[in-house]
Parts: sequence; C-alpha cells; structure tokens
Amino acid sequence: MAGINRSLVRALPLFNKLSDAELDRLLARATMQRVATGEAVFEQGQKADRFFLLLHGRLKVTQVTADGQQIIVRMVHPGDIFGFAKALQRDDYPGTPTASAESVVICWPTEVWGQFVEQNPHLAVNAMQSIGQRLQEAHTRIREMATEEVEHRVAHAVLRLIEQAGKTESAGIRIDFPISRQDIAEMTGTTLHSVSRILSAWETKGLVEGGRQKLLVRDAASLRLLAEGEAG
Amino acid sequence: MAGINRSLVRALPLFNKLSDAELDRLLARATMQRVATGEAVFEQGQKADRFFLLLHGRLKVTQVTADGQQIIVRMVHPGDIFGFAKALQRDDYPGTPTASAESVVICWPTEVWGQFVEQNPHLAVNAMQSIGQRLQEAHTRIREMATEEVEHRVAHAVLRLIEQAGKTESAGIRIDFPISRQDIAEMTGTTLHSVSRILSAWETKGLVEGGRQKLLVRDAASLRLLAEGEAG
DNA sequence: CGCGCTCGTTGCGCCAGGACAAAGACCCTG
DNA sequence: CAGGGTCTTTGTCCTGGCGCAACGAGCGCG
Repeated sequence: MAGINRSLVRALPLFNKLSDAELDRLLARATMQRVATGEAVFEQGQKADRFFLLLHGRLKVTQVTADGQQIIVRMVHPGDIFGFAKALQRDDYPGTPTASAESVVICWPTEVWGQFVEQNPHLAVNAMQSIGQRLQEAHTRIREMATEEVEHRVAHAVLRLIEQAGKTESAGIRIDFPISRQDIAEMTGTTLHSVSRILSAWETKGLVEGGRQKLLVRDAASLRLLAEGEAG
Repeated sequence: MAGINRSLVRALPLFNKLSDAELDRLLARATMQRVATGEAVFEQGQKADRFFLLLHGRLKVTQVTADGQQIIVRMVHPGDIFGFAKALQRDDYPGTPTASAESVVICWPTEVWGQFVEQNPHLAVNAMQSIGQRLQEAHTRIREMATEEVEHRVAHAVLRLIEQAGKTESAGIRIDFPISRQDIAEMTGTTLHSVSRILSAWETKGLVEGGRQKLLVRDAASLRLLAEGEAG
C-alpha cells in the first residue's frame, strides 16, 4: 500500500527479525487509515475482522459496563498492535479504541495473521512478548487496585503515563497528548472529583502543574516517593 | 521422561496441532515434579530458568506487595502453562505459585521454548491464545474492581471458580479444592472479614453452603443474578 | 481425648472516598 | 466578543466496607 512509511515500520520491535522481503509482503496486505481526535477505530462488540497497528498518535481503549460505567483498559502508543481479538480466540472486539490525538493506524484482515505466523514464527514470539507485557501491566493494575489507596494509584498512573508518553520540557515532563481528569479517573478506578482534588493538592505542593486536558510533572522523584512509600 | 502420562498431555488444547513425534520430542526434554499442598513450585523474584505445565491439582499464584500485602493473581488449573516469564521478556518470576491441593507439574528449561516455537508455529499460536485469555480475564477483573462493589465482585469470583473448578454434587456445585475466605478475599481485593460476612449472608438466604476451606454453591442462578443485576 | 492451632464469625466505630451540587475557567464558534 | 459547551474545582454530606477486637468452631497431633 502506497503511503506507509516503510522505515518507520521497519524499526518496530514487533518486526525486528523479519527480512525486508517478508516485511514487504506483510505491508502489501495492509491498509492505512487516519483517525481524527475523538473518533473510534472500531466499536466494542463489533465483529473482529481486522487487526491493527498504531503508527502515529495515541488511542485510549475503553470498555463500557452493562450499567453504563466506562473504564479505560489501556492506552495504545505508537508501535503497539491492537484489535487482536481473533488471535486471542474472540469473535468480537472487547473494547473501543478512541483517538486521544490525531492518529494513523494500519490494519490487516485477520486471516493474514495466521498465514504470516505459519511462515514466520518470530512474529508470533514478538507478538507474544508484547501481549505478555500487557498481561504484566494488567496484573500490576489489579494489585494496585486491590491494595493501594486512590492517591497512590493516581500517582502510579501518572508515572506510567510520563514513562510511556512523557516529553521533557524545561519546567518538567509533559504528558504528550490531551488527557482529562475523567480519563485518569477511568484509568485508576475512581471518580473525576477525587482525581481533581488530588491533582490540586499536588499542584499546591509543587509536584505537578495542571491545565485543561494537560498535565506537567514538575517533580517526578517526589511523585515516585509518594507512589511507593507509605508517607506522602 | 518416564512417568509422564502421554495421552493426558496429548489431549491438551495447547498441543492440539502437534504430531506425535513432535510431542515426543517435547516430552523428552521435560521433567515431572510432585508438589505437596502448601508448597511453592518457585518463588516470586527467583530467576526464571524453567517454565511449567500443570498436570494435576490446583495452584494459586500470589504476589506480595512491598508492604507485605498479598493478592492472588490467578488460579492455575490442570492443562494451564505457568512460569512463562522468559517468553514474556522477564528474567524473574513475577509471582509465587503455591499448591492449593496435591499437584503434579512438568517443566522444561526456558531455552526449549524458543527452539520448539521455531520448529512449530502452532505451539506459539496456541500459547498466545492461552495468554490472550488470561489477558481478557485480567481486564475483566480490572473492570470489576473499578466499577463493582464488594458483594458483586465476590459473586463473580465464586461463579468463576465453579466454572473452572466446579464439581456437581446432589446438593449443588462444589469448588473442587480447598479454598479459604482469605483466598477469596485476596482474589477480590477485599478483606477476610467482608468475605465472611457476605458468605454468611448468602448462606442465610440459601445460596451457598460454607465450611472450613469448603464452599458449595446451592443456587448458581440466583448468584448469577446477584452478580450481574443491580438488585440483590 | 484433650490441647493448641488455624480458620471462621460477628459486633462496633471510623474514615476514605463516592454522590450530589454548584460555581468557575477555558475554548471554540458564529 | 458574546454565548454555549466542556472541563475543572471545591464544598458538603453520607455510606460501604476496613480496622480492630474478641469469641467460636473444626482439625490435627501428641
């Protein structure tokens, strides 16, 4: 498909052991797609006929419960694969990936996955490592939700965000995409109100600097202390 | 290795596309090991040099937090692989699998994994599906912990247990291995006390029947209603 | 067969944090 | 630059469920 930046894809860990020829065959089956901010790539419950790779931008994957509550399952960063339902033995997508920022994805029909793995075991190994890491993260989150109180959980979430999407500025580290208090609440299993209170308190202490859909971490070290230690 | 029940292994979904010859080569590298109740197969933090398959019995995988709190990450059922850290790009085991009942495991050196996947992509695909399901379960648990209150979470946990380890008896469905209130608490992110209160209440309503390390579900349908619906 | 240990039950007080409410602050649009 | 929508802040109240404490019950062991 014309338009896909081949060297960008080439550099992804997921494809690190593929030959150029193999990569080309893979890209030949791919389609590129632009996703505007606020738009969903697909919807929860929809039949899973494609899987995706995020090239640019940022997505948040949400799930809606039966009673309408929403949670953010994870963020998708550039280079991540998502919409992998079929390979995970599901017929429908378990969540909805929505663009938090202007994004570009490429996608393949699900059949392609099986075909390529047969010919190239490395791909499966790499994908498994990537899914394995997601599993680790999920377990970490479960542990946090079970044992830590809200302020610690929010601290951990923010630290994770600057790790995965932090851009160093003169005043500190900025989270590189628009994120609301509501988003952070849905990532940590609390309410918008509690997050707002906590961030305000941190701002008073000089740990962070807020703003509409913005967050700048001034003092990551103190935040880390707060996240780990018992004392605030 | 002598002593491994080949037809039992043959029947596992994980190996469903392997030829008999391939299976034999795999088993040739395996070691069998008996694990007594209460004993750990390995310890959290230990260097991951082997991976495992549970043949018989039941394991609970726990993680301990820095401040000493414990949670149950998941239960391992017969046929499940565990201790997969290396394939997931970790050097050490993230948790401790402890036998809840007399168990038998087989294990391989981690190097074997890479070798076999190269020769047999199906194995990778199967393993990925299995890990994918674990990821789904983890997300489900995260969603529950974020949105549901304790009684609902406990209901879900118990339902999951009878699904994965339920033995139908005349009076209802029994959980087929010793499980304490503390265990259920660690699975649902609450305290032993709350679980005890909840189960007592259910017993009064005739939904379950308790006992020391025992649990019998008398009325799974009502429990399911309680887990899903808003009303108790 | 009685002693001790582990596991389970239950009562009570307290508080983190959720629910509700209302008022700013910021941004886009016409 | 006025108006409306969205996001955020902050206050007040209220409750689920945790912490603490003490007791009861089943099980294994000498």
